[in-house]
Amino acid sequence: MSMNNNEIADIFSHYADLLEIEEANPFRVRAYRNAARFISSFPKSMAEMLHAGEDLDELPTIGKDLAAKIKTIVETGSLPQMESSEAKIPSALVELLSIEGLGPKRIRALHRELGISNLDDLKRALRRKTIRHLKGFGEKTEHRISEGLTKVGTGVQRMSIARAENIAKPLIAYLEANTATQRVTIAGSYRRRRETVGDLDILVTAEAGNTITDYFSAYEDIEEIISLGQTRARVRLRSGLAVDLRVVPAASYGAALQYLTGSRSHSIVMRKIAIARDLKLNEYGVFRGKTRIAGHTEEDVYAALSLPYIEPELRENTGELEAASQDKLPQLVSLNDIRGDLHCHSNASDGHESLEALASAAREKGYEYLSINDHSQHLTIAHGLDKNRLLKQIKAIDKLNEKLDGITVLKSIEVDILDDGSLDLPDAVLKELDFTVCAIHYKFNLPEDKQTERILRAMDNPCFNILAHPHGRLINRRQPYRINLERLMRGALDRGCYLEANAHPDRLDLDDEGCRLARRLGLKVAISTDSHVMTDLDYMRFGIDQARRGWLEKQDVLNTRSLKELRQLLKRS
DNA sequence: GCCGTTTTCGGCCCGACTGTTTTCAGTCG
Repeated sequence: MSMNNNEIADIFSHYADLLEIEEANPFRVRAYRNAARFISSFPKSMAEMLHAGEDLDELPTIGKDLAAKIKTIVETGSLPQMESSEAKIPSALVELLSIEGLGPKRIRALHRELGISNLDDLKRALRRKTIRHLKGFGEKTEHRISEGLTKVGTGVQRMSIARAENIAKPLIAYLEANTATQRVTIAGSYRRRRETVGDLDILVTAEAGNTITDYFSAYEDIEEIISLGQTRARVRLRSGLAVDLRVVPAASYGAALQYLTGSRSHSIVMRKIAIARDLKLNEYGVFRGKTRIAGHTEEDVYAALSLPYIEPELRENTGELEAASQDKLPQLVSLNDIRGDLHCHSNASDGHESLEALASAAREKGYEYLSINDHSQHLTIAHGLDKNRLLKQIKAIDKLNEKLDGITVLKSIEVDILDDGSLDLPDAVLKELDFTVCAIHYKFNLPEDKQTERILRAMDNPCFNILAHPHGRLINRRQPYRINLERLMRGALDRGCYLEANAHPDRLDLDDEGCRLARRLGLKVAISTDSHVMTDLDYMRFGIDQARRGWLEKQDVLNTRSLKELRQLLKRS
């Protein structure tokens, strides 16, 4: 029985739902949820750890009891305690938890009083209007459940951060236009720069007595007002994106921003640290007794807990608080550190710009170099270059470099990795280039070991330099192909190759965790835009976001180097 | 069920909004 971490986490999560409906000790429920969250984000396979005889109860959120339960799950594929719970309460009740406004208490009441066991029972009760007569329920609650029911299963998926930016921009301008508004900041996963966002958390500072939430609720793009109070409002926009607005006085700006930026688990640990110091942390400040001792800025808040400022991209409770307390936080790479772009398409293949136009755009960005990486012949749909056209492009770039000032155009290609791991053009012509970027563009469905070996064989070719978009995923559109990333990274290290962190907001591949693994292994990455039109060059910042989330420092990134150093690093010995 | 910079027992993050109440429970983030 091979169980992966997500499957174990799903079982704990489902069991937590059941326990909640059974009205078990809420802290016990939380223990299962915490463990589920931890397990699903834990990089090592629990099953393999058990196999290797490692102790799981050393891990956070996992004690002796849960360690034993994980063992049972891995060995048998299920959990006997959960099965006996399922025998007591209809498991379809768990589905009702996904209805907005229905929690365990109300579900239990519906089951006990009206015999409702599943979605169909609930629909019938709504038609008969019997729910409104239950104690604690009323007409409005009944209506809310009915509304919630129509939305089940239609939950919008998380939105790419680039799209969320476009939606946020006019909303921020609208909020700033109110004369009572002092300061507007987007917090949440948007500020932590996650690759996708589930909703927008917006913080506004204003004097007491303001009417900002009312003003916000009149924004033209709102589809539905979910809740509306004096200091907080929640709405859904027509795009499906939910927006939470919080209004606090300026004296609480830092504490509110810290709280709203999260992540949830980072914030929870912060509050625990406060408690351990006899302090209280909430969105209004850090308090000793009733006295606020910090809150104006986030720096104040962290300092009040004797911690250095932690960059939002690191706030995932994956070691940043420990690193902060030991003064070992990374100096994160920033957009200013970037000296060139190592993946750009011209109009020779499927790009839209001339060599000259790309070169001058890169120079305007202050870059020292930019490479041209058109597709190779196998990718006919993109008008990929054959040997002769590539040789012609090489000459054209040489000629262009002679007259260019302040920027060097590097000769490169995005060459296809073929079925057998060979490269799509002869070595003789690849050797004429400054370096190569190599990519998988077909046969995505190979098993993990076959795909990994295909790429490792390609790396054996001394002309191979950088592996483009290592997973080939398209966010919300195409699943990553199956590879053993750590094996590929170790293979790249052995051979003097590198991996790309593709900065296109639909790719972000390597993702944050991939970047972090590279850093742990000591492998440098190239942050590249994969530009096809001029404005794509600005995607660099999305790549930087994920690199920062992956704890990368300037020295971990290839294209923070001078051209001279870069050439040295790309040389394969 | 987890966990320990007062603790191996007794805590467990904390506050806003809504609806059904008339002081609060439930839900959510």
